[in-house]
Amino acid sequence: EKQPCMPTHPQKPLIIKTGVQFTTKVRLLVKLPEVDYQLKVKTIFDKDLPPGRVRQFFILTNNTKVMDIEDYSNGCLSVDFRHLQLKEKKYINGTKGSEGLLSVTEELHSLSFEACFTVQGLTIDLETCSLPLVVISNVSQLPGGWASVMWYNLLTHEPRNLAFFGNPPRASWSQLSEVLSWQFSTFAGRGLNKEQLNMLGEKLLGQHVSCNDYHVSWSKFSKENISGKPFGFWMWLDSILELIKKHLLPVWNENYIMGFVSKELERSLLKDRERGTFLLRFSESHLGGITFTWVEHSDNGEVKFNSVEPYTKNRLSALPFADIIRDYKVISDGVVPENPLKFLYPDIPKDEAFGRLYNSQPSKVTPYITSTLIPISELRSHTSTSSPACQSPEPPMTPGEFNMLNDQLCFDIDTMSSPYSE
Amino acid sequence: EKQPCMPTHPQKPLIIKTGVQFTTKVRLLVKLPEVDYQLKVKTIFDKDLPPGRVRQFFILTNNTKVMDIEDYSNGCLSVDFRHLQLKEKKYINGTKGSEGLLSVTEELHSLSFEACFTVQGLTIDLETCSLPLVVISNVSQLPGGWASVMWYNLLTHEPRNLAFFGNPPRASWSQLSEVLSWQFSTFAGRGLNKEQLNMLGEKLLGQHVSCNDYHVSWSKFSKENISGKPFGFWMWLDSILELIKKHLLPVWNENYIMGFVSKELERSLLKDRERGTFLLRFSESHLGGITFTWVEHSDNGEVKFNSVEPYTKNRLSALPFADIIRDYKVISDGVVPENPLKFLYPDIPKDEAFGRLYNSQPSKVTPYITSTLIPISELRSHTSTSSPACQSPEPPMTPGEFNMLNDQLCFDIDTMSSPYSE
DNA sequence: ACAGTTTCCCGTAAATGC
DNA sequence: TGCATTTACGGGAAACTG
Repeated sequence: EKQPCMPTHPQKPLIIKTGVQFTTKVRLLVKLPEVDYQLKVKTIFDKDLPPGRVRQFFILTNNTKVMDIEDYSNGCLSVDFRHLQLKEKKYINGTKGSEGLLSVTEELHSLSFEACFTVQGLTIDLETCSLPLVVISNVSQLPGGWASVMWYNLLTHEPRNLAFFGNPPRASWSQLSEVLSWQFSTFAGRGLNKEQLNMLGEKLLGQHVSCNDYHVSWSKFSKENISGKPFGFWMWLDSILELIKKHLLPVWNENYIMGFVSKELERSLLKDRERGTFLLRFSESHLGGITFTWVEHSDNGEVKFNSVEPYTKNRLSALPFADIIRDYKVISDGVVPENPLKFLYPDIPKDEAFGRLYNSQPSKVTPYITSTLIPISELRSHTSTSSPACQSPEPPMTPGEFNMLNDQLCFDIDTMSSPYSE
Repeated sequence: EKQPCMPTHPQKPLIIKTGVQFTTKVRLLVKLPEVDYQLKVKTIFDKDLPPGRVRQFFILTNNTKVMDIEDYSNGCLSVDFRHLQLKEKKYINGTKGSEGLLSVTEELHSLSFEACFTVQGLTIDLETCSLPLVVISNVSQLPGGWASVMWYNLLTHEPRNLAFFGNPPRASWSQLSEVLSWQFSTFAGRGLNKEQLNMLGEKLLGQHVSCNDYHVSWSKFSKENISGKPFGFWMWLDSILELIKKHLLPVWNENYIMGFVSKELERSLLKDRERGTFLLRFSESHLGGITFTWVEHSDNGEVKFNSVEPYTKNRLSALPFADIIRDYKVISDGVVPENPLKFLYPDIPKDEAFGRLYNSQPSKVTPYITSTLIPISELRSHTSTSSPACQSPEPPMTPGEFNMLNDQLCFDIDTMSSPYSE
C-alpha cells in the first residue's frame, strides 16, 4: 500500500553523491477517510546493513516528516523529502575491515522508510524501501555507478538484492544492445541502429555477434579494459554519450553521425564514393573523441583515406562541430588551403546537410575585425591505403523500436509498485 | 610579545571565503625558560562585533589548541591553526537590521586570539587580533575584497579600524600607481612602466595625471562604473591581471605587451612604422581581453590601422596567444590568406620576439592527420583612418623601482609586529 | 523586478588511504 | 609504490532575499 520514490540525479536516478542533495517521495496507496489520523514517516539509510563490509552512510539532514491533510493530493497521501544529504560514517577505530572485492560503484545500498500511522489511539507501523542505490563521492564515479544501475535493473527484478555484484549474471547481447540503444535515445535523443549496435557487439565480443544470444559478462562490460586501451567498454561508450550531450546534440539527432563503424567498414563504404565524401566516426583510441574520414584519389588513381585527429570536448567547446566541418582546411606544403569535405556519406552535399547547424557569426558592429578559429591540417606526406571488399552503404538509422524499454529499465519509481510489508 | 599570522588565500591573504579552509599562526615573542608551563590559545572570529550591523560568522571547526614544547621551534613558541572554516550565523528571527550602506567586501572583520598562560599555578591571559579581514562567499567577490584590502593597507596603519569604509580616505595618484604596479609585479612577475601607469591614470582621472598628487576616491577606484561600461576601474584592471596570470605570463614577462595604451597613442606610435608593425593592447571595452593592432598602407598611401576582436580567456585556452600571433591570417575576398603581423613595435621581427614562445606541436605518431585551430579574419571592407601627430616610440619597460613596496602593503604578518595588551 | 549575495554542484586537481 | 577513492575548491549558474 505504499510507494517509495527515488532520489534524482540529473537524469541518473538511483545514484547518490555524498554531500549533494537528493529528494525522495513516499506515497500511501490506500485512500483514507478524512478522520483524525497522523502519519509520520522517517527515512533511514542502509537500515539493515548487509553482511559484506561496505561503506556506511547516514542522512545528514532532518529525515522525519509528517504527512498531513495538506499533502493529500492527486488522490493519495504522500510526503516529499527534500534536501536530504548523505555523509559517510568514519570509524575512528578502523572497523572498516573491507574485503575489497567490490568497487564502490558495485556496492549497493538502500533507503528505508518507516511510517507510523496513528488513528484514534491506535498505531500501525508500515515499512518499505527503495531499489538498490549506488553511492559515489565524485562525479567521476558516475559512469561506473550508472553501469551498475543498468546492469542490476536489466538482469533482475528482485527489489533489493544488495549482494547482486558479488556474483553478477551475464547479459545476453540482445538484452544489452537494447539497453545501450535506449541510453542513446534517452540521453541523446536518438537511439542506435543495427549497424551501430553491430559494431559495438563486435567490439565487446569479437565476431560472435551474429549469434544474438551470446552473453556478456559484467566484467567485460564495465570492469576490464579494452585490450590495449586504458579504459573499459562502458567508460568508452559513456564518454561518447557525454560528448554528444554536450557538443553534438543537433548533429547526432539529424542522424549525420554514423559514429560506430569499424575502420574496415568505413573504408569499404567510402572506397567507391566520390572524392571528398566523408563520414563521422567516434574515436576508438581516445575517450570522447569524434573524427571525420574522407576519401580522395591520388594522381595514380589510388584510393586514399584521411582521418583528422579526433576532436574532444576541449576543442569542441572552442568551436562547434558543424563549424569545424564547414571551415576545415588542409594545406599541403604551402598550397592554397582547401576544404576536403564535400559530401556527407553517402552523397549529401556538405552544406545541405550541415547548413542549418552552422553558427552564423552575427557580425557585431565593432571597431574590431572579427576573428574566428578555423581548424586546419598541414600535410607533408600522405598515408595511403587501399581496402578490402566493399559493403553496401547503410540507410539512415531507423530506431524508435526501443522505446518500450521504459518498462524494463524502470527508474521512475512512481510507476513501480513495491508491495509493502510488516 | 605575540604575533598573529594571517589566513592565506591563494596569494590573497586577509580574504576568507566561507566554507573554505584557512590557516593562521600565533607566535609568542618572549622566550620562555623550559619550565612546566602550558599555553592554550583560542581563535575567535569577530570577538568584539563592531556597532554597524554586519554579517556575523563563526569558526566551524575546532578553534582551541595548546602550545607545547613540540611547537617550540625557530626560537619562539608558536601554534598553527589549520582547517579553520567560517560559516555565517543565520538569524531565524531576522535580527539582521542591515543599514545596507556597505557592500559585503567593504565589511571588515577580524580574528582574535586569546591565550591562557599557566605557570606553576599562576595564569596570565594574553590577547591579540589580526588586521581587518574581508569575508566573501564566492570567488566572484574576490576582486572586490582585494580592492578593500589594498585600499585599507595603503591608506592607514591602524591595526583594526573596522569602520574604515564608512568614510574611506582618498589615495594620491602617486601612492595608488605604485600599488597598481606592485600588483602586476607580484602576480604577473613584471610591474608597470611610466607610460602604462600614465594611461591608467588618465583613465581614472582624465588629464589630471600630470599633477601627481591628484587624489582618487575609493568609489572611483572600485565602486563606480567606468562611464559607458558595465564595470568599474578595478574590476577591469583585475580582469587583465587574471588574463595575464592564466594565459599571458611569458609574453608579459618578456615585455612584449604594451598593454595599456590609448588608441590615440597607439595610432601615433604605429603611424610611421613599417607595414605589418603591430603592438599588443588590452581591451578597454571588455573585461579580460587582449588585441593586436597593426599598421598597413593602402594603395593610395593612406595609413590604415586594424585591430582584431579581443581574445578572452575562452579563446586563449583553446589556443595560446603566441600561437595566435604566429598563425593569425587575414583572408580578403578569397585571396590567399596572409599573416599581416610582421614586426612587434617598434621593429622586432615577429618570430625573433615570439619564436621561443611558440608551442611547437609535438607531432605524435598516429594514424590521424593532426589538426590545429588557427585564428583567421575574413575581410570584406576596410575601415581606414589616419591619425594625428606622432610620438616617440617607448623603450622597453624599466620597472623594478617598486619592489620596496613590500613594506607598505605588508600582508606577510610574520614581519608585522602587533604589540600585545591586557 | 531586480541587484547583490549566497548556495549549489560539476569537473579538475590534489590529498588521502590502502 | 601505485591505484582507488575522497576531499578541496574554482568557476559558472541557479537560487535566494530582501
